[in-house]
Amino acid sequence: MKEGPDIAQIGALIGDPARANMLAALTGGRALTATELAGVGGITLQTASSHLAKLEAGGLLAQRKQGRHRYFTLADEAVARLIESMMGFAAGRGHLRHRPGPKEPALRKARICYDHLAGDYGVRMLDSLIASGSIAAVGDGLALTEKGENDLKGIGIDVGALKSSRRPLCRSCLDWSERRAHLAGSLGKALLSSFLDKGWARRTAESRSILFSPEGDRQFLRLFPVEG
Amino acid sequence: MKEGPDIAQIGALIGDPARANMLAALTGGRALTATELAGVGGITLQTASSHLAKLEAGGLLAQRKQGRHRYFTLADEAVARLIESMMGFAAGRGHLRHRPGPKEPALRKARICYDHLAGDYGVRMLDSLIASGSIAAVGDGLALTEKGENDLKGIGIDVGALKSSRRPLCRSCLDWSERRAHLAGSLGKALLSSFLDKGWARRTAESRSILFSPEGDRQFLRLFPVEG
DNA sequence: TTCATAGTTCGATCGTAACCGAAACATCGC
DNA sequence: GCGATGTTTCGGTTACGATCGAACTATGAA
Repeated sequence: MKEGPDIAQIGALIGDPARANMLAALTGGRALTATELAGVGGITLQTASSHLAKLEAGGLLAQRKQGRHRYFTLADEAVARLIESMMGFAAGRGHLRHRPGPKEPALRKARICYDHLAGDYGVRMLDSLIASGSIAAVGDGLALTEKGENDLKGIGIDVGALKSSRRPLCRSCLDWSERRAHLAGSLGKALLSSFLDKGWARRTAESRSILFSPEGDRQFLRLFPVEG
Repeated sequence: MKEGPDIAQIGALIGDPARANMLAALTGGRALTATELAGVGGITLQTASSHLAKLEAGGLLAQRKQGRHRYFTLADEAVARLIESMMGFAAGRGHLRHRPGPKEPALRKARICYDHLAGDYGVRMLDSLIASGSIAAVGDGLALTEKGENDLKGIGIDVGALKSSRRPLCRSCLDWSERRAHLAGSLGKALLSSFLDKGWARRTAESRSILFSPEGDRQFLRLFPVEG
């Protein structure tokens, strides 16, 4: 009766609370050191080291040594998608550690999800792009329209270059705090990058939240209006 | 630092080999008894009972008691999607228990995936529907075209009724054996049901494989041609 | 009623994995 | 070279959970 892929192995890898916390933290897209990850896992450095070795052996993490630090990241986007999808699932069942109250308002307003914008602002951006006809929602998926391609060129996104990569251009990502879709894929990444480059927003040191400057906030809301 | 949904809990639930085997077996869509599940898990009934209780408490399983049997199924489609997505992920990393050789040829040709057709035939059906313009592939997602709606009515699928349900009509499902997409969603389910109703194919007793009759095979291949 | 089958609960055993202290190893700045 | 910081390895403890035998409950059949 044993057939098919071995999901128990990766389930067990994710199943330890300390490891799950580390993976969730790395969903922030930023590379973190072993010491930092020990912090988020609530364990000592030695224990963290052993966990990280297991995660790496299981193919979930990649590490890059740089000087006397060791930076860990998720192995690739597939891992990020897996983690996010499990978060979505868990959130749907009410397996929450904190009730989704108004805590951490900055995190709910705008945060990074691997490499693109999530939270309130992420949802707003996608809604606005769909309303303006820049992105078409068909079934589960998303597609950039010609209008969208032109509009995005206007704000400095080189869509041609993104198209040539083999990573999907548009992807919808369901996030746990909003329970609504926001824009992932290379286009989602490019948009967030452009906001950061323009100085409209910046990442915070120790959290997944994205802080918009007053000016950036104004520009963002102007660029992605929503009716109502 | 503790924020967001608790993925460790469900990871741990899936992380035990016996439980993972049970869940994988239930991906077949058929309700199984505790004794049958003990069999696929390779454990005694007592142990299985304890595992099943945990899975139910975790919201992954639902049970229906019927006479002196207790039938277990996956709690809902979301669970099925989660398991399949983990299988897809694991398969992509080569975490296979069996090398994907030509073993179990019937399983690779046609099998059930929760409630729709997967395997070689599942992939062929979706390819053919796309090639004939019945279904449009846009980005990640799938959408039924007007032509497709008419064509399907011709073979006895009541698309109108499906549309009114809140379950998505078309969904693409990536399966581990082919590594290619096949058709899920209520339409995928309806198509498989119609094949079974027409007597073109039948489910086997103890496996996920679907057996086509010689006549059913002929009809299926005629209905869903592929060039090449 | 009695027997057989299906399943759960209890209790005890056992193995494994998480954990941390201490020490070793590596890299940087001086 | 030296000490300081970051990380891994080793050894030993501990705790949890998977496992199964045995007893118990529930349903159906004779």
